[in-house]
Amino acid sequence: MLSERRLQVLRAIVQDYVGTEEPVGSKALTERHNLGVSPATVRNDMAALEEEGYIAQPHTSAGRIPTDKGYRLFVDRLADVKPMTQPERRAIQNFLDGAVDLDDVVARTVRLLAQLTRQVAVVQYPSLTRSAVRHVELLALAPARVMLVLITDTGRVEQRMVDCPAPIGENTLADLRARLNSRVTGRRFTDVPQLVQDLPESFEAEDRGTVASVLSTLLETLVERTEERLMIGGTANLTRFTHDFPLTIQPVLEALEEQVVLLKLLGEAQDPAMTVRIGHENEYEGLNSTSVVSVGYGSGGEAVAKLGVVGPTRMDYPGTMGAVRAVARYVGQILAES
Amino acid sequence: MLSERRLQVLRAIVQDYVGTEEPVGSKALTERHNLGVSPATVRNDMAALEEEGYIAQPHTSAGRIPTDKGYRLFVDRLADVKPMTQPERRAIQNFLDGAVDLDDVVARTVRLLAQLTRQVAVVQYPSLTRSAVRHVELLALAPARVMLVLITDTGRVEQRMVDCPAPIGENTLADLRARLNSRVTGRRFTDVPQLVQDLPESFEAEDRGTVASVLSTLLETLVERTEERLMIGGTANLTRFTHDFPLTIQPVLEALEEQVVLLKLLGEAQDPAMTVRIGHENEYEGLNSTSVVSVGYGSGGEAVAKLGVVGPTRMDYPGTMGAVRAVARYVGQILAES
DNA sequence: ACTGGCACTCGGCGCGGGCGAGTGCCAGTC
DNA sequence: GACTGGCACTCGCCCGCGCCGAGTGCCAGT
Repeated sequence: MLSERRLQVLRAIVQDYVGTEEPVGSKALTERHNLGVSPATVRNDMAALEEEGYIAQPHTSAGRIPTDKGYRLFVDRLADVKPMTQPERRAIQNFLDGAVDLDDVVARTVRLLAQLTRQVAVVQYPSLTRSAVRHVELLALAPARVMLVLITDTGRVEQRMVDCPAPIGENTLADLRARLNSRVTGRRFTDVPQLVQDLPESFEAEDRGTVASVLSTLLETLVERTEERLMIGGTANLTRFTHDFPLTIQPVLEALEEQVVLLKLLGEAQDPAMTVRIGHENEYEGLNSTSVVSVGYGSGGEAVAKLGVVGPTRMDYPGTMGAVRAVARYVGQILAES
Repeated sequence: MLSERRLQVLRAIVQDYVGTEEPVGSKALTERHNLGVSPATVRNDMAALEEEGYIAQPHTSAGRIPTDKGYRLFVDRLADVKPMTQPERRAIQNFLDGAVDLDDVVARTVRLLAQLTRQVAVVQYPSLTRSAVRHVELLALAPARVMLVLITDTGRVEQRMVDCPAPIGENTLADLRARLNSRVTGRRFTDVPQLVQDLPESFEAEDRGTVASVLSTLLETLVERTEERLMIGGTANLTRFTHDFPLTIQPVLEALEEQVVLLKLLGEAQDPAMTVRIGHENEYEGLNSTSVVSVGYGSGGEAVAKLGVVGPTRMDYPGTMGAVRAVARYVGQILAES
């Protein structure tokens, strides 16, 4: 159990280290924060904190830096999310309001997050699984070729080609379109499969094959690319990892290239409110010296996707968390409006 | 005018420097290439090449490295595009064949290019200006709200919301859809505006406002986001810029973030066959120590967009050019099929 | 429990010398 | 006249040295 003052000391160490990027010593601490005690006392506290694994020395006779465990304690108990100021909020809203379509919303969100946090931003496209169908459109591009367009309530549009086993008449297509829409419009993706299961039976024998092709393509679209896409930005901010350069930056860039890794990363974050993964808490090895702050966002109350930032473990957690949360909130609003 | 042997020397210098990343001296040159002359002679040639500005010494008493001008000569007169091997071609084709839609084609192309060249890949989405309309779809999502979906012959799908001044009936909408398609299907984007100009007049007065809104949104879509999108990948390869690290990598990352810069970069490249911009030939300052190899690609014979790579001026030009050209060719094929 | 004092550690930095790759020049040869 | 071997010279790189100072741990004193 750590005394109140020791927690204060830890907090001061984290704040100073984040600010200066240099190991912080006992003297500097007492000067910059009025802890009311002498450096010698602080030294004792630091020894105890080190003993417990919250801070460490890079070399003997250097100052201390927080460990992952130290940051964890800081985030959990010593810091509050720093809310955005009023002007900042307005700026966020204005910037996002200019978006013309979903791609644009995501692109703007990425830029915004990267700028606000000066870190690498990651934004997942609204997932399909938790979305609902707004409309399904079928277009005959050729006698035996149909384009399937799926529009979701999050504004996402997916299209697929369907090669039909037999030509399909315009009337049949219209019929199928109508019946399909009456069944699935407004429904959750997860519910769709059983809702359309018996649809082929209600058509003439000669059309059943075609109907089945269309349906199977639809179902594929629903599951296949689920949560698959995302957008990243602000990689130039990685160069501010000034310390040991190529060593840290390379694996991070590689991880960012691997969408699979990123999606898993966001996916792991359970807490819909806000998740912070610090250093080695990230399973992917290349990100062991970074922290990931992520949060869910969604058009309604419910989260349909995640967004977040990746930065050095030595980051301004309260500020970053504030920015991430604020952006998520406004993106949710935008999606709800569109 | 440079003698044949001096050109040989320049070629050897470029090849060695690209291989070793270290300034190359006269002795090493004679050992690795059988030029048939002694180091002393080569030294004289090098002095002449330096005089002409094709090579330079980083410091007195170090080897020589090619200048931008030297690379330019190398690319123009001393090297041939290195064709891909048969297995490589097959691999490219197989990899691209798996794509399910346009996004996927572009994404796969980026990955492929980055892997093949071990550099940063940039792929522009097929441009709208040179595309033709395959289909226009109108969906009533609410009484006075229409979704406009535009499908191009390059497989691109754009969608927009249209807020109508007045509710529009299902019949009117179907009518508009039919007339619109009969006029613009198969037509070039550039021709569309005048083709639809008089369309509102043929509708009842009460619907004209709505028709006009739909049309203006359509026209906006055609011009507004023209050539706007692109995808990049392989940024992790930047870490192989081992030399002077943060200095070179930062501006490059920044340039890559700025889509505008990249689009301008690709746009400048005039020659549809293949353009190589070396070092300071790039107008954007941050890319002064990189080279850009770009080429047009398209579904037919005509180029609808560009793709390319960005790498250090010290790159394997023949190999890179071969890879870029081959990928562009296969992407063109894939687009033509879909 | 806190403080001031003190001896100790060790990374960073600047200095200086040796090493070697590479050069330019020159006199000699085919 | 073109090429070659030889030679003196230049510098950047590397290594070891010693100083400096920030920071520490410990201990005796309040």
